Amino acid sequence: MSPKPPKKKLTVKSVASILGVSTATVSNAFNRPDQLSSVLRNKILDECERIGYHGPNPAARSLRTGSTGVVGIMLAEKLAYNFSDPCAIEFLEGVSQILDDARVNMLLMPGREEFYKKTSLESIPDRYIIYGPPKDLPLLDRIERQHKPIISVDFNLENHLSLNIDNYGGAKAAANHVFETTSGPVAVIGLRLSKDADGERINATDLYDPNYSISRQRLNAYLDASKEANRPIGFDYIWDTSKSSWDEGVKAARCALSVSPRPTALLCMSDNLALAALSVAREMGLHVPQELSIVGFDDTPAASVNHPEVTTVYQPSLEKGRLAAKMVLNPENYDSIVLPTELKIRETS
Amino acid sequence: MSPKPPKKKLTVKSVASILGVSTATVSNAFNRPDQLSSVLRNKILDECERIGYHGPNPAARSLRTGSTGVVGIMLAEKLAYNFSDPCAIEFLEGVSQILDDARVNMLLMPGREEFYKKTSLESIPDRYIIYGPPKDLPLLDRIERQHKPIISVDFNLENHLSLNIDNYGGAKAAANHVFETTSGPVAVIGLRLSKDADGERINATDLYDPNYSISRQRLNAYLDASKEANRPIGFDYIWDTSKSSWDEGVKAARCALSVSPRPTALLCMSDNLALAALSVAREMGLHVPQELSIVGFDDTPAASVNHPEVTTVYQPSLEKGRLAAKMVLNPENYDSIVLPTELKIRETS
DNA sequence: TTGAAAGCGCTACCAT
DNA sequence: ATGGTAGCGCTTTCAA
Repeated sequence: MSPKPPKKKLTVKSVASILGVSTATVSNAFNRPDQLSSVLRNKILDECERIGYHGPNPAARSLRTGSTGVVGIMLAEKLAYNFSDPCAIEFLEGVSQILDDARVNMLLMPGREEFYKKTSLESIPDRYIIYGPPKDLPLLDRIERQHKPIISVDFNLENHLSLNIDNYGGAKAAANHVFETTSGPVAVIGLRLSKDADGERINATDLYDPNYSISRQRLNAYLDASKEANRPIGFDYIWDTSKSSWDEGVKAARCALSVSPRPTALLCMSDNLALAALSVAREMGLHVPQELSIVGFDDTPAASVNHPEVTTVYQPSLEKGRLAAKMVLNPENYDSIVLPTELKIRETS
Repeated sequence: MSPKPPKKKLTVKSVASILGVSTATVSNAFNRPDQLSSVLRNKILDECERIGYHGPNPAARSLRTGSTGVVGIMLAEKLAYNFSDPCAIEFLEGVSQILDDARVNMLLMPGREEFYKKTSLESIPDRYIIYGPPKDLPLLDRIERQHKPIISVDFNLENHLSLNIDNYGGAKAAANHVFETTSGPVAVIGLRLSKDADGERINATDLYDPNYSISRQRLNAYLDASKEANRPIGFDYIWDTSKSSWDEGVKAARCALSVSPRPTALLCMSDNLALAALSVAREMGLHVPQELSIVGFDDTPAASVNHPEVTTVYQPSLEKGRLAAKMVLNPENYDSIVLPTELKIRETS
């Protein structure tokens, strides 16, 4: 085997005996500065550093105290999925800004039970941020039964604080704008409107519940605006994608722009989808915005860095993350929150 | 206080007594299927589910077994920084693809000791992936002393497996290409070439060590190519940034393009920097690539989605993440690896 | 300010 | 196939 240094294992006990003090004193030096003189405390800390004892074993500590100092961030699906979603990234960045500063650790957790079999991961955190409606209800149930603080983000969870953005308002503003500035048919490129989205037209029967799905809230806003404008959007002008990727966006946009009569505006439920649609328009030789308006959602950096800059609905993803972290650390200081969204009219509409 | 269900606390012990079996049997049901009949095992598992016992307490388990089933991903600096770097994101996505499938949890850890004071976070993982050279050597030291498997990524760590990409080769190809296709001065927009990069010209004295810094490897390749082409790049044509952000890129590019004689090519050490430079060129009315060639590094999605598409050096970030995860799970099956890079000539050169 | 000791929940050894 | 049980490293109470 690998040659390990034959050093004795370091524990409070062995350290205490090396330093000639009691285990309680060593423990207090690390955990309760007020329980001993600062002279002694510093001496102990220095000595520990010197001999290579870097503080109490976390497992033992948390077994003893019953808490871990970890905030769980429960994401939808696999972690990998979230790392490819700019909004999730910004949200996580915001969360980590606050948690880093509070010296609290964040544990990213996939939203599917099958990942938990081995480790009971879900019982590690002391508090939870749940980002997006989990697909796995039994797992959610298990977490709720632990009676730890929970913040739900982008959906509502009974008896817990929630943090949402104004999806309806933002989408309504986008749709109103499009109905004012174009005169032809308007199509929708949706995102996870139903469980089996695949880049095809939607099927009215199996859409998600609007109380649970931000996409449905956005769709409802589009639809309401279309009624008010007296230019109803038929279901044959609504497409659905399962994720906000370039490929899915291209596929859906190609379909949507092949319909006759061709839409003169595309309401896309994310910037990635809008960007993909833009590229399809270019490849089809359509002039944007003269022949085709394209509107996104989220206002990710890519939207404004692009040329032409994409008209979209801003949502404060970073601030959302920061707020979620603050809320989960101090739930008693907060009520549920709905953050505003804002239409950003730029060059694609 | 909140009204909690007055349920007795569930432990192996209480569960065992409820079910009328021994604690060992309950434990075995969860951990060692081969130690009992599958009939009994299933009965126990079902019953546990029913009464709400969701498996052994992880703290107690890991105190007992001495392992946690967690892989630590040690990142440079704060977590937040990494969430804004497309390469880091792709890398993490790759890591999580493998770790998710292996049902192993990943713990993202900031690379600065100050975040560890409270929790001794660094002793939780069983194995480590260290992504990029840590700024905090004492912390690294503490991790190494734990004698757990470590994979170093994008730098070398003595006595441990490392995973690198061919920075020199990729940068050399990029520079050769630029010297072949342009005839004026060539400038460099570097990334973290020295500790106190701030968007200004570099100061030859305090550059990082090439063995430790991928940027220095790239710079050396640029410089070697320039010598071979007999068109040396002076230090007054080399700029440095502290991070791969739009703002820093814009700042550095504005400086670099104001020099007289103006560069006819910009070798940028990331795609973000190249994209920012592109926007500065546009704002200055410079035609790309006729009057100015711009080359990036990394080949992130943004590079090829952009119009014009950015000439850059591809590095397999996703595959790098997947490999790092595989290596850390099975170090005995691997040697240190250098992944190839590849020049992608597109529209900005 | 210190020392002794109980016990957090679990696993794995040994015995049956 | 199952049961009894020591002890993982720690914190905290109590008494000195």
